[in-house]
Amino acid sequence: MTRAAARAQHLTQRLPDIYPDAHCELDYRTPLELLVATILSAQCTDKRVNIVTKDLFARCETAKDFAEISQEELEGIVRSTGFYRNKAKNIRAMASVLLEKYGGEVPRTLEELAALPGVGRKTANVVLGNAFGIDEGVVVDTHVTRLSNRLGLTRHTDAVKIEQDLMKLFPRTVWTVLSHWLIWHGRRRCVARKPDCANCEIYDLCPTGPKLLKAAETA
DNA sequence: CTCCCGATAT
DNA sequence: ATATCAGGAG
Repeated sequence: MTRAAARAQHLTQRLPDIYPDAHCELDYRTPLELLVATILSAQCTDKRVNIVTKDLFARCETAKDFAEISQEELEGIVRSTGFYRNKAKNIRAMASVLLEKYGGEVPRTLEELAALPGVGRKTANVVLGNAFGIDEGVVVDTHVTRLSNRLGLTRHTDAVKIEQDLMKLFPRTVWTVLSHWLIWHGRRRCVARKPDCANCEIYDLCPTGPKLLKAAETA
């Protein structure tokens, strides 16, 4: 049993009590809406995405709607999320592929999802885990990357290698909720700039905690 | 590796 | 002013 494996076991036991309501914070009603919302979430807060998708999902409901809306109109709606030209282009292209290859439905495999325009492994795992309830991988975003390193669950910065390490350390049944635990903790306590180690619920499990706490006192 | 890019907290 | 926010493509 490695140190990382021991930490993973303790985290699996304690995090559900700390974050019993951990869940996807993007607003969606269908797999397609979650797919679109997740594309929009790149380098943007969920809060901002939810403001934009409220209007967007009122304007577009089906894959056909997303494929047929003009580039200009879509850019206008999603502008405040940043990267708006790429995001608008990707959403329209992605919707066209859904119509051409999948009858307007969202596919249910990692390979098919990740092959869609603007959809990588991270977005594919979000849709599989949350919209379809399939624990096929672990979502590795900016928060999971930061927390996994601070908690000593991996030494890698590459998302695929981090995901492999997490899949070895945690049972498949918690893969989806694991990302929610880490993301919730990353947003509320273990934030990037100024982590709140003094009030951290899992400080005793964190190999980086003492270092970060000392740095905070010095500053 | 760079580029895409607005909103927000520090 | 600058780092950061549920990344992905070239």
